[in-house]
Amino acid sequence: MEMAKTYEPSVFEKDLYHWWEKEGFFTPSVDSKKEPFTIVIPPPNITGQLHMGHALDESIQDCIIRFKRMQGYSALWLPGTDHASIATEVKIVEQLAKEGIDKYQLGREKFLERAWAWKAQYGGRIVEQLKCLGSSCDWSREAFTMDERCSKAVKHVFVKLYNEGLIYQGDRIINWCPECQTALSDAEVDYQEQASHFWHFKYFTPDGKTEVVFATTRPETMLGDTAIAVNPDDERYKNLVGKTVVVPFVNREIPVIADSYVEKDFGTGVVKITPAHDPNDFEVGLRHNLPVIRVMNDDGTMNKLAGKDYEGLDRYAARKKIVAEMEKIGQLVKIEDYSHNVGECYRCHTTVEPIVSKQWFVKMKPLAERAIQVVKDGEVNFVPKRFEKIYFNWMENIKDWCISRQLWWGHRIPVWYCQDCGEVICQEDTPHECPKCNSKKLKQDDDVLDTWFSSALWPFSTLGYPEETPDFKYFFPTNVLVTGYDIIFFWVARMIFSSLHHTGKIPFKEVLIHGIVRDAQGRKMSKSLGNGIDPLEFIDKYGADTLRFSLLNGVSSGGDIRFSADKVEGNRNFMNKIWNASRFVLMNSEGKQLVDISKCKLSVADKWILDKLNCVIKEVTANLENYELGVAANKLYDFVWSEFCDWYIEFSKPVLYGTDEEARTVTVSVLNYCLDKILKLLHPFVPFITESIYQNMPNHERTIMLAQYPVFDKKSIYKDDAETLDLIKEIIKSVRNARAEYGVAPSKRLHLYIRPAAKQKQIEQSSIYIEKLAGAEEITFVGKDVSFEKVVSLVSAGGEVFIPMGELVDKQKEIARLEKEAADVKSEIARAEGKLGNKGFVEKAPAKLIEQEKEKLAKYKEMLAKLNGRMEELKNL
RNA sequence: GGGCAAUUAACUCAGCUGGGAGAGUGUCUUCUUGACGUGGAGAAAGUCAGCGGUUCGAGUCCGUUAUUGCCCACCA
Repeated sequence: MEMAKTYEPSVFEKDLYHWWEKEGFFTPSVDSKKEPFTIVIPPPNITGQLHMGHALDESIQDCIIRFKRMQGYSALWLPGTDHASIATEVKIVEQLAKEGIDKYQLGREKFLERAWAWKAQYGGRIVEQLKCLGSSCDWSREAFTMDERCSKAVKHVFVKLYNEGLIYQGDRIINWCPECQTALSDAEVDYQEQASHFWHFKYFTPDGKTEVVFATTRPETMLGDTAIAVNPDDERYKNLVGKTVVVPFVNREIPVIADSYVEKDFGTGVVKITPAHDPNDFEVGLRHNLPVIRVMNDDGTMNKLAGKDYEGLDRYAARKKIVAEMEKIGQLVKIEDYSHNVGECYRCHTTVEPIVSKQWFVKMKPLAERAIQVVKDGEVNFVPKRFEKIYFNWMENIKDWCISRQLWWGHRIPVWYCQDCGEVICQEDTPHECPKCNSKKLKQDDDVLDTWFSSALWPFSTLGYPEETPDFKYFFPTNVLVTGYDIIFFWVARMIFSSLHHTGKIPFKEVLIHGIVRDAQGRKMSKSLGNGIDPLEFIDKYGADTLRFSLLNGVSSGGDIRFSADKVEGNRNFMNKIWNASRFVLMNSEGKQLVDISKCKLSVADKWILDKLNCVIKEVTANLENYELGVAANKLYDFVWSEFCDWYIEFSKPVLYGTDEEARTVTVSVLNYCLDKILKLLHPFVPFITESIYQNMPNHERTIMLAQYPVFDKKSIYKDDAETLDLIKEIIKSVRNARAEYGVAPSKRLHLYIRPAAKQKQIEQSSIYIEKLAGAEEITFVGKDVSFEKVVSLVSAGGEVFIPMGELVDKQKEIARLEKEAADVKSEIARAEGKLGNKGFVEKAPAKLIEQEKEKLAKYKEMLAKLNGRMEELKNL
């Protein structure tokens, strides 16, 4: 098949993907003869559209899984999606609002119908988008957090924890989102600095004789105050403790208490205590047995307990009114400007309200212990390691996890209440009657679970847990989890403790953390900034391979990456380079019978490229095994472009365009050999272009996807000849350099006189390379005793080259040039001599290093002697 | 308040366990040789943030300062 002249990815990417999928290449089998390698995808939300963050995450995973597959593992990349309870519900509520429908009017059942319909319509969208990237996921095992299998695991785990006493229900301070009208976990609250005020108020003792001044940032909560607190050691207020003060408007008499929570030096040293609306106050309230008076409704308005002047007012309106009224009655002391952090809902960005509420919690302390231990023991490794600290910090200070949500879309809590006797029934299947009183009047808990509750089970629920399925037994624990640092708490930590507790095993051996994709200026890509790049549009324009390579080339674990147009162009050009180099090889292979290169006489250049190839195989394999994808991509880029294309292909041309048939066959064979390895090395990074070209190769296997990844040959048998060619390269480079410096047209053929520094015989045999690549019409190898007059003389590590240039040579200019070169060499000599003259170095440095340094010194001294000699000759002319 | 990272060429970043400063982009010169002008060849360009220490030797290890970014905590 003829290859097109330019690289046009849109022509083949889609077809190849369909073919791979249809052939079942993505689907591994449970095969006891093979070792498994498993990755579970961080399930994208069904509300999601593919963005650059996904593209990065998926590219990394696909690169790893393709590498492992080619290494012969039974490699499973298990895909799926997340129902994303709150995020999806928010979307559907919005959609309903556009139709003028209220969620509560619609009712739970109808609402869920809408949600499922929504899932059916949009849930598959992101999956299709993943395919555009080339993700080699096993779609036959695709999961969804609310499918039957995952739901079963969720119920099983809930009941298990409940029976173990690790899930409990209680009235606690939780973060409440008045917009979404649900509780949130601590992790779901984002803090933003906001400019606000610090209101100083005063309360009086009932007799009106004594006042106490305090400051607050939330005046409206004073209606729920049940105490005033001071520090026990605060002399200023000692005589106040035990007295009472009156909360205006509600006319409640509340005690002044002493608690060490209060800091003497902050504000006035007096704190109003509102147990129902502040986590710290709640704790103080418990210690002092204070009443808990909740003055707010779920929607953020004030309730009856706030008094009839405030009932029904929005919290901010109430705040305004309180301040005004306090001023009126002379109890407003002053207002300071104050900037502080305010928590907001991570989904709708409404300011959350700490509120006392009855919720379900997971007891974290017992679960956290082992989760910390496995990371400490290195059973689970974070890459890079520094993220372990973040993990420990969180795990060690963890509070109980609020898991109930007042939402409808999600896993409904498997708890039923008997309407007659009040029995609480927690079980996996829906009960038909109360086990205690046989009543049939049972009502299921209205709440659903935190979306992260099901995500926490993902690595094992998707593989069949709690059943001991063949997949679960074979593919679990998984090998590596790839994700961004932004969800370590939400997800990674919870998977670790969940897996340990429920399966008794770690969920994965390694956690590969990456950063986020930023724009060219280093800004986060966001909708509001409008600086996001749509990966799909991008793929249309440049192809998936360019996108993948742009994300992978230069990615370092844990770091953010910048995505700039420049970089992209460069990588697209690289694809084009691969394409055209391949075209060159294939065009020259037409009609040729390839030979086994291990059995024929190879040229110096052949051996050189094979040696370099062998080195790059070793390094890239090691990098990939250590998940250093960015480094590996970079090395391949360099090898393919600089060594294979710029040098080897050029070396091959004199042979290919020559007349020696046998040599041509060998060179074509080496070209094919290298290209085959190059495509395989690159395949995990850029699957489409490599497969597309591979299918045009002579003697190719069915698919490159399942071909063996190149293996390093320890023998390195071509080292010596490779060194010869390095000398030749030096000679060529020095001639090219001189041509540019003297402005000699490339078309001008030169007569070169060469005195190689070493390996003269081998270099003479390979003079054809110098001839072609340095533009020589004739080459004469000379010995030591020859001297020249009107020449430019070049001294390099490869040896000396003399170029007669007739009148072109300006004597003074040439001397000046040689001076400059001599200066460089002299500084090298000075460096080496300094080192070798240093007693400490000679005594303590490794012998090998000293030897190398001596060799360098000798080499430079020789070069300097040549340069000096040449300058003498010129001066005497 | 606590923690983490970054600081290397004009720009974006590599530089693994200490042993002669690298790449890409951009800039400048130059080249229509039969893979590729999305290309080839060549060049200029860096007190490796500052200071101190360890070492025969520090971009690399330690301490410290500065600047920037991020995370956690949330004293009302």
